[in-house]
Amino acid sequence: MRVTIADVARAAGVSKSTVSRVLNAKGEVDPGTADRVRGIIARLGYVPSSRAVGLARGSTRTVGMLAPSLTWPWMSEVLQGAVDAVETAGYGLLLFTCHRGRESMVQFAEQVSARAFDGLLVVEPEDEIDAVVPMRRAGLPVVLVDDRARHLSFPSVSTTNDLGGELAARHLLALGRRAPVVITGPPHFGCVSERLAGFVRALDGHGVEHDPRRTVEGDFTERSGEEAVEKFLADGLDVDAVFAHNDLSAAGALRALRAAGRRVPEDVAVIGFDDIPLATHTTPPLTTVRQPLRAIGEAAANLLLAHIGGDPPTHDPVVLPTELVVRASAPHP
Amino acid sequence: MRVTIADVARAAGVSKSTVSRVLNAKGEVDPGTADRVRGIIARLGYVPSSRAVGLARGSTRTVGMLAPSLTWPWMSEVLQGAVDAVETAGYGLLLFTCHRGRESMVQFAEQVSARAFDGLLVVEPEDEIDAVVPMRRAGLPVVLVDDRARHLSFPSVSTTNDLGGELAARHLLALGRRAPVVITGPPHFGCVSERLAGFVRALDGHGVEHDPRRTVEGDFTERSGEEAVEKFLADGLDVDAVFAHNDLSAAGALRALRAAGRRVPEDVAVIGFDDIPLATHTTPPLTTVRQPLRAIGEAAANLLLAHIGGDPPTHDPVVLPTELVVRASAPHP
DNA sequence: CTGAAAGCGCTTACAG
DNA sequence: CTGAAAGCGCTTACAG
Repeated sequence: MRVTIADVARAAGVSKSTVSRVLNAKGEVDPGTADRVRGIIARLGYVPSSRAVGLARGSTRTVGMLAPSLTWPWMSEVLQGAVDAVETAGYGLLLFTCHRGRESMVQFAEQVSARAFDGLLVVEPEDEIDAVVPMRRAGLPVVLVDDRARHLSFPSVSTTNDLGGELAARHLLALGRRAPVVITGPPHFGCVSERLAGFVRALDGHGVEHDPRRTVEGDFTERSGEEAVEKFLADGLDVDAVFAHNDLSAAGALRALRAAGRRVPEDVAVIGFDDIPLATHTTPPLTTVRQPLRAIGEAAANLLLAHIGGDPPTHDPVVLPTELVVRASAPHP
Repeated sequence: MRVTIADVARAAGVSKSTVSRVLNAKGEVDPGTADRVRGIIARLGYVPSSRAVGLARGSTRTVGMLAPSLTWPWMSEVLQGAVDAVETAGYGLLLFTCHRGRESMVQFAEQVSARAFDGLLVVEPEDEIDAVVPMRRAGLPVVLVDDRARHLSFPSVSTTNDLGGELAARHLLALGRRAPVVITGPPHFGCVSERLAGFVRALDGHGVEHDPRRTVEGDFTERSGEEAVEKFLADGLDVDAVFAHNDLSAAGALRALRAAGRRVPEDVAVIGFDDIPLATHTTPPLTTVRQPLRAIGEAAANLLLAHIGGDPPTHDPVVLPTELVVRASAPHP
């Protein structure tokens, strides 16, 4: 059998209470006794059972993380950041995805009700947010990685999407481009409207008007980037630049431009968003607005940990900076 | 306060034992009583506390997964496969990485001792395997995603690496290439020696001898692929094909070949290994030996779950098939 | 078919 | 500074 607190107590000739006290550095313990107990603990290789501690203390030292899917190229970095922060705090990370649809959410909800973790990190929820709202109301600490979060009054972390759009526009303007088109993501994402707003505002500031027909709604896939470019060209628009709301659709745009015989960046400059590993491998390599993905995961986890630790939830989102990474698809002026 | 089994028992006018029986479908319960209890459970929205169940039952319905890092491009798929399988079985997945070095492993070991999960999935361990061996000996069910596992007598899942090497060689031979070079990964990986062996054997079978100088050791990074090609060229070897042991180093090889003015595939055909998303985006797109990453994660999780469920551990590795995916870097003959 | 009681392995007032 | 006892919320023999 594994060694329990009772074994330690017996071997040390003290009560379980005392062992517990030295374990948790709680209450006064005679220094001598404490040392002796610590010795026994080390000798026996005793480690408290997390199940028992959890039950007695009413907490699990575990956080949950709910993500739509792990296969989006930016997820790994966010997840790694979260895992690092959570582990550093001595917590565990329980990972869930909504990858199998409705059934996933049902099982996830069970885990929540079963109090399997002390707090929850939710990444870019879509419909799942409807399930998360009541969990929060029921007292579960929740932090969102999402740009719509402020409207939902959840603590959250996001990035300067607005500024990112502005950076893209300024760069294209500096390159002398006056006929840019935009490929957005699904419009219900907060990041989408922000990126667009920043972009259009910067154009405006330079006297370049942005005709709404020069914006097409994509869905963040490569295919949607291709289709958008095909549509722009079929519509007969003159196009000397593309601002895509993520790198995947920018890669699709590059592909479609090449297929149409347009040279990048000579004829058309292209800027993406995210800076995923792929961005260095497209032809030509992609200029993009970098999001600090790792830092986003870390910040979200730390925010949640603080919340669990008793800090009152902040409703102001933690906003991390985006920055322009210049590569060949839209080179330096 | 949250509703407990005692609340349900009281409301139903039965004992906690009976509620527990209907909950777990264990032992005989009068159908009428069972129905009544189920009604109460639904009405009260009762869900058993996973902590309490775990303590009483001695298990957690949680599995651990230990990965070196999440940022290798193939990890996401393996992880997604594992999460899907684990969730489907009603288990949770506790994720750990060795990303922060020694400290990570110490904390991880604590979690193991604390019995935070019922079984462990380990992906491509390097030194960490030394820490895992005693855990297994202490009774923890462990499954490895690793090609060396058979030597360690761990249950494991791997792929037909040997055949993959053979497929690559046959394809290059069919393209008329007789002067291939190989960029391997670190030699302590089982997959590396297998891929090389299969490749060399197929060449041999066609009367093409493989000079050892035509193999260079890489480390699976893009940079190492570049350096390997630079070395081959500097050595004055004639090269009409490259077989890289993963897609990242193949991408590096493509880059170095272009820099050296060699045309791909006309002058040099290139084949990678893995089929990560990047493979479709290199210039030209990469022919590669596909590994069924998602299926690997699923198979490993299911093997572990069966093991936890009491099935005796199988020491024969579960071997999944690799297949050649032909793209422009080494087109159809 | 059902209940009372002990036990899982801790923590935490409460006394002393 | 320390221990006995109750409690966290379940499961599981043991009786009946």
